[in-house]
Amino acid sequence: MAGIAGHSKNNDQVAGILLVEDDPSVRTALELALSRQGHSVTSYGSGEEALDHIRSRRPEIAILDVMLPGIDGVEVCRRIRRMDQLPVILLTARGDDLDVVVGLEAGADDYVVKPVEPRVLDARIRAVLRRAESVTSDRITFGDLVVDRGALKVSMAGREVHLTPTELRLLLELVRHPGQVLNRRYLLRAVWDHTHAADSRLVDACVQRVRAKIEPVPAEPEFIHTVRGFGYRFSPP
Amino acid sequence: MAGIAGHSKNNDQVAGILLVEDDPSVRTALELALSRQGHSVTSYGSGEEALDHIRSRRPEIAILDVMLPGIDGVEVCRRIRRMDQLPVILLTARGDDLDVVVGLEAGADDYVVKPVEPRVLDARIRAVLRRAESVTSDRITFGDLVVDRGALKVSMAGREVHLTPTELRLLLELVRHPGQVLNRRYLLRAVWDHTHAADSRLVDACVQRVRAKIEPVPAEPEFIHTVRGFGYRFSPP
DNA sequence: CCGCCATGTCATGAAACTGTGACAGGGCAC
DNA sequence: GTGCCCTGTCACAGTTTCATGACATGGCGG
Repeated sequence: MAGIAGHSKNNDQVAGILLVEDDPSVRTALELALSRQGHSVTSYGSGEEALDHIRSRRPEIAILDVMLPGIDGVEVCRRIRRMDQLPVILLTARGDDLDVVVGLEAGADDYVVKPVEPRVLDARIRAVLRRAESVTSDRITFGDLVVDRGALKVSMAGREVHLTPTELRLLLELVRHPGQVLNRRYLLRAVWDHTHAADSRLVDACVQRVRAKIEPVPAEPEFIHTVRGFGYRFSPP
Repeated sequence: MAGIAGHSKNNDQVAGILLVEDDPSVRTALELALSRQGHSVTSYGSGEEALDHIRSRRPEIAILDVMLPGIDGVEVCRRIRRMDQLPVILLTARGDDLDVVVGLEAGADDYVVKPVEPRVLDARIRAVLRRAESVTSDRITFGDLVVDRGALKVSMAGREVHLTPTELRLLLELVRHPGQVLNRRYLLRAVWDHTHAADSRLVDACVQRVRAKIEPVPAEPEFIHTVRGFGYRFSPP
């Protein structure tokens, strides 16, 4: 059963962080540090790319360097605010008071001065996410696939896909065990009731329907893999 | 942009700030500075007094010095978190990384190192309040829909709509979990008592009534969406 | 007491969803 | 290569679920 009304926010679950930083060395270092803290990070070197990413991939939080080529971080933040409640942390080398005020007025949730200890940044990310939790749902991202377990929404490459209740329960069950092979009997019990014949084509049919909706090329699945003779395995590309 | 630090925020309502700081001179200075920014401030020198104040006077935000006689700021923060969602900013002379992490883990929304420019503190207060607004404030706005939890009033496009008690409880319950799918069983428990059959159409009927009152086109709801097989989801347009 | 309003229940039609079975295609063992 | 078995595909009918409007009940104020 899906985590319907309960707040099953799983804090161990990786967060989708969008990092924007033009200095490659800082960028790599931060990406590494955040990954070590258990976050899943996607990074870009410019604001334009980042805005595209937000529209299509719906990260959980954006960390923006202020000094960027092209659109600067503060402006990216303003544009995010115009379309979204996405939490934003601004990151900068300059700790000028005026910069802080301008950044926060632009709608940022926090303003952090570099260099910053990874664990401090992590703590600040958590604080911001904790507060934003009611607007941000708990979702899991696998490449282009986003599964929102609170809103019961699934989207692929930015487009929301409509899954029927059974399809959704099946996908949620698969997603709950990434990398594991789940056999048909198990899936029958977990997604359907126990009143079904074990040799039914039910699971297969449902898997196909889900694939048709979330796989770019259903014939060559990237997410739901068939393990011949055993069952199915959900694993990110 | 005209004046640099000018207190040009004229259309903001004054916030009820609770300040806790044991050093009298710092306390007076901060109180004065915050008042100048248009906030209404109440201050105390100890955590015990502050906790009493919170229970009785319900401030909008608490600013706590970490080093306090008796219960320290971090502990005050923890106790606040145990009872509600009140936004907290910790203030300290020590900018030790570990302190920051501990403070934020205790549930603080921000952690500011003294000395701090009044306008920076003000900007941080505003940022925290902005983010917390959806959780703490009595009035929530979703596009044309305004739900006032304090006055128990709902208005749509400026016109007040009359909801009956049950309808109002239902809407409030939905609004309390924006974006989340709530199933019928949950709603039955939350809005009605548990004496109803789980398969009752009660929730459906009530949802329709609320839709008829708040949705411009009830047949194509903008706010209360049906999630077939699961329940209903309130989400802003 | 009467009437009004809020609330719960029910019937119905429409729409969406699901299970099923037959068949095609392809992998794997031999 | 051959045959077997596993899996993918599809359409359709039966079932489930939901919106809607009508109706019964019951509380409450006038």
